[in-house]
Amino acid sequence: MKSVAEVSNTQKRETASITLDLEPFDLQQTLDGGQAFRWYGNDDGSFRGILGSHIVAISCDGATVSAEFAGSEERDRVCRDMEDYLVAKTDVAKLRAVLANEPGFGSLVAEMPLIRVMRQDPWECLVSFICSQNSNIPRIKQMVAAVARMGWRIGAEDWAFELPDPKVVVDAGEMHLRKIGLGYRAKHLALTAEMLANWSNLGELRNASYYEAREALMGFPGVGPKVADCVLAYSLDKGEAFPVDVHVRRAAIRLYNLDDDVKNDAVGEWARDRFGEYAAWAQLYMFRDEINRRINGA
DNA sequence: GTCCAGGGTGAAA
DNA sequence: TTTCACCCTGGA
Repeated sequence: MKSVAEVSNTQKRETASITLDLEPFDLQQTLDGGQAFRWYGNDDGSFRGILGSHIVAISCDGATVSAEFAGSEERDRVCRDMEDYLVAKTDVAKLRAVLANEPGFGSLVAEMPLIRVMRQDPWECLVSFICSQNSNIPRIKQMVAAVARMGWRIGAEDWAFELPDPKVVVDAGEMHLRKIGLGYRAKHLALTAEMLANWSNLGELRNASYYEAREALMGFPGVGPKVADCVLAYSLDKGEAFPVDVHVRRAAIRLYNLDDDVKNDAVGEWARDRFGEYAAWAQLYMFRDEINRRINGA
């Protein structure tokens, strides 16, 4: 663990700037559109947030995406972590070929900067989506930040903390989690953290099949089909995961004439059949399409 | 100030 | 299989 002295030393380090090897994408919709909850927008369109134990600023000048962080000696590692986080190796051409002609959102895929599916830390992702139920993005961000505050401070901002390990959450206890605003989700997170404290590594589920990993995740309190699919899609490399929430459900019914009373699990199966390994990407776009309609008063 | 929906889950009917 | 309570915050 870092000592406080080491942390303050970190803040004085020189900043490094790196150019990321991926085409410009929609920073706002990707970083702050509901799949991750630890990025904060600046007035100039750039974002600041947490990547593991680093505060990173990410920006796009139209042609290139770049990231800045403190600690130039860790340049290579952060660059690698950042590209991994953004899944820079995704075959964008193939993705576009699969989704560009879909009704409703196809033109967004074809003509606009991409909304990317990212590859988050599984524990952070699990915490985030246990908090997400019956909540909205501002509130989820608030809850995740509150949990993070139990971890190590790595910067001056009120969100600049390294997310604590499950053990720390267990020691804090359900009552503390309630006090910091998680409501009835406090019980779910406390119990899940307890199970995880004795679990070797959530990331192992990346090696399991989609269905095996899904079943394992749903064994955690507070994790149903929707939360499991979010964690699978956004942190465990399961592109065939298709989280079905009320918005995506509406979009699927509207765009593809599914039955009004179709079961959510059936919507997921339908999506896997249609989109294959790009179901998770399609889900982000269908969610966005539905929200856009709502905003535009359609 | 009030009202309501908000990227569901778990328990009980 | 279906219904309902659950915490509480942001936005109308």
